[in-house]
Amino acid sequence: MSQSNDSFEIIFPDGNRKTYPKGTTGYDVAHSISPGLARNALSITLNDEVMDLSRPISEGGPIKINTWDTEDGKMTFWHSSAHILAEACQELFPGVRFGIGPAIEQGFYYDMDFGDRTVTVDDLPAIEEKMTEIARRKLEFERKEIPKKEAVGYFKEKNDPYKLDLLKDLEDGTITFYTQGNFTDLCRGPHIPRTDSIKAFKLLNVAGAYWRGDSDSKQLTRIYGISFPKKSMLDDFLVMMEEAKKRDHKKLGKELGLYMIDNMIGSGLPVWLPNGTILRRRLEAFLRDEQIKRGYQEVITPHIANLRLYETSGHYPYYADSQYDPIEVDDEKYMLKPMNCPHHHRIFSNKMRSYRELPIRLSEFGTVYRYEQSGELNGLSRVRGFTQDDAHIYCTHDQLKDEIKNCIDLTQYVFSIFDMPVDIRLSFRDDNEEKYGGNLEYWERAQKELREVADELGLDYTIAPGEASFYGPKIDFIIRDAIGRKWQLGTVQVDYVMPERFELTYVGTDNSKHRPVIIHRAPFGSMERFTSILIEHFAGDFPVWLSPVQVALLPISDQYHDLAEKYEEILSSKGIRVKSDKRSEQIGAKIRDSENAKIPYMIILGERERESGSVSVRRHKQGDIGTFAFDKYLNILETEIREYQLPGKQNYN
RNA sequence: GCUGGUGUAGCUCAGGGGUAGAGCAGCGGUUUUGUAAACCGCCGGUCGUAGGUUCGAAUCCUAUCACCAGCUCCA
Repeated sequence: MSQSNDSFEIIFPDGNRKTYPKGTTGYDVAHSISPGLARNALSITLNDEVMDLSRPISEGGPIKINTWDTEDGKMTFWHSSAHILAEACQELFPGVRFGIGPAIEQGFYYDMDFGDRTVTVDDLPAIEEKMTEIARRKLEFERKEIPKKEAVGYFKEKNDPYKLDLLKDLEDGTITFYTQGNFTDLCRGPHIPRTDSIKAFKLLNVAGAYWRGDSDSKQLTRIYGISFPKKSMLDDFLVMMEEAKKRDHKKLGKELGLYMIDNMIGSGLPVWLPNGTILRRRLEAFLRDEQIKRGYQEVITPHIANLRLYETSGHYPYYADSQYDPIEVDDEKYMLKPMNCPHHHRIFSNKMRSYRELPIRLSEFGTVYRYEQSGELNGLSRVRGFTQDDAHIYCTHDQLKDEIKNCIDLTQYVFSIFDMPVDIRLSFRDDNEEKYGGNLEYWERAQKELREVADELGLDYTIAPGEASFYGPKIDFIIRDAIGRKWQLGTVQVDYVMPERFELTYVGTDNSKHRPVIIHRAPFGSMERFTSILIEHFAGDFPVWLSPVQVALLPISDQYHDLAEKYEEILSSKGIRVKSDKRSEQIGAKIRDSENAKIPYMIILGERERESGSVSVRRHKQGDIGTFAFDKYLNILETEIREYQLPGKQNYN
């Protein structure tokens, strides 16, 4: 039975090897390690293919046993959950037709056509209940290979046009069905062994989604959900959702008076209120100082420009759909600036440039206007008018790599200040020629250079084909916020196309003209979007250097207003943003209001402070931190601001 | 842009065919206070906008605008 040609060798992640007889299943392999592992196993990954536990293994190779704690395990778990969602809907809404139902990063969804019936969030609890009931039936997921003809026949009889559409693209011999209970689905798999390992479901949302993502085809109803092997995990997840909701920048932005959206001013055109303006100006000043240190020169360019500029750059009509229509003036067409780069290119061309000047680094907090689809607009994070922390570096080819390194270093430094971990992605082109400008040779060169730089810096990175911009490949910085969400922010792009289009030249050592290379880069990307992320990252509890109001002076009664005024004057003269609360309120109320306004420091002033000349200091979210000689407190405060310290990192001893 | 949901006072929300309500905020007064809400009083809305149905519309219908969740898109 255990002859060598009837067996296969499995390589475990720790390098151990073990031989099993043919016909051994993933479950058996897991069980041979430990019964506990077998109990918790959801699927296996063998030779990079994720497979059902129950499937007999026919060839050996590296294996991973996927439990809930692995990415593949979760995917299997959620995919199976999607099938249960489908079965529940089939029971509750006979006649429903099914699109696709995959696992996603956080849970799963199923796209369904409910015919004339409209399914709304109000229906979700009933579906959830049905799903739980189905899970408890302890149904097994059964895999079956089906000839194409039979598969087509099945869905014809079931009258399911979407599955038939999917079948069109599948080859005979590769088609599998999965069945649990009364639900059979066209599905590649894999699935978990039995439905009852799913202990908790939560349906999160209902949304429309086009069949195959094509806005010309029918819109299906997409139900999003998530599921867990333990009820307590669902509870934790729901707490997390609440936390994200509490941090919503639209809510906090309003409460803290950071920005407003006014429909008379215009949808998607955010207005920075005084508090928000302080925050944004601090961010800009922080970056500007850093850029000056690194040899950038700041410029300012107008908000509208002649259409010819964008025709030259190629942005128009490439992005015509997402630009505001040109305005006609004096028989010329002008357009709201959709990007800053062409302006900077003209600055470069403004005079003859020598190799001695290069690299030239032009930076601008440049406001641009793009016509985003109305359904896309969202608070500060997706708007129609926004300011980029843009810069363009014009350099020789020899300087390119060093300049890219500088950009990466700047970006990493910037995000380290906010305690945001950065992941790096190289966004390259794919085979779709129409998406890109410039010749292939330049592209390949640029992609090679980016990769070399990343390697030389020893960066961990992933490569994303098809994510490049139309004029060149880029390095994208994906940051993680305080609650683990990922955001694509900064970018560094190499551009060989624009120098050609704008015929940019510099005079080299050989006294002849050469083309510079351009690097486009923006650490924050958009001040608006970055601010929205920052609000949620800090939950509105900004570091002192960014806080609109840094110190609240709280006199205990109006007998101490003079003391508040004295400190207000001193602190203001030191550049500290300070406010005195001289209302006729009790100290508890003043504290409460300052806490709610998320002011980092509160100074309580009363008789004791008048006599001793010290200050009694309270830190937002921490409470009373003690009494300090005023000079000592001022020193703590100024250090905290100068060093861009994060909240909660102070030691007041 | 598409689908669904929502739009009532500065904010958070209740009311759901008979002609607007609470808390907070604001204002006036009283209180002069020691680490997260003092007390009393007052002001405040043509119920997103425009049509329609009706004796009568915040409420029902239509259109439109905005916002929210997705989809699609993203230099």
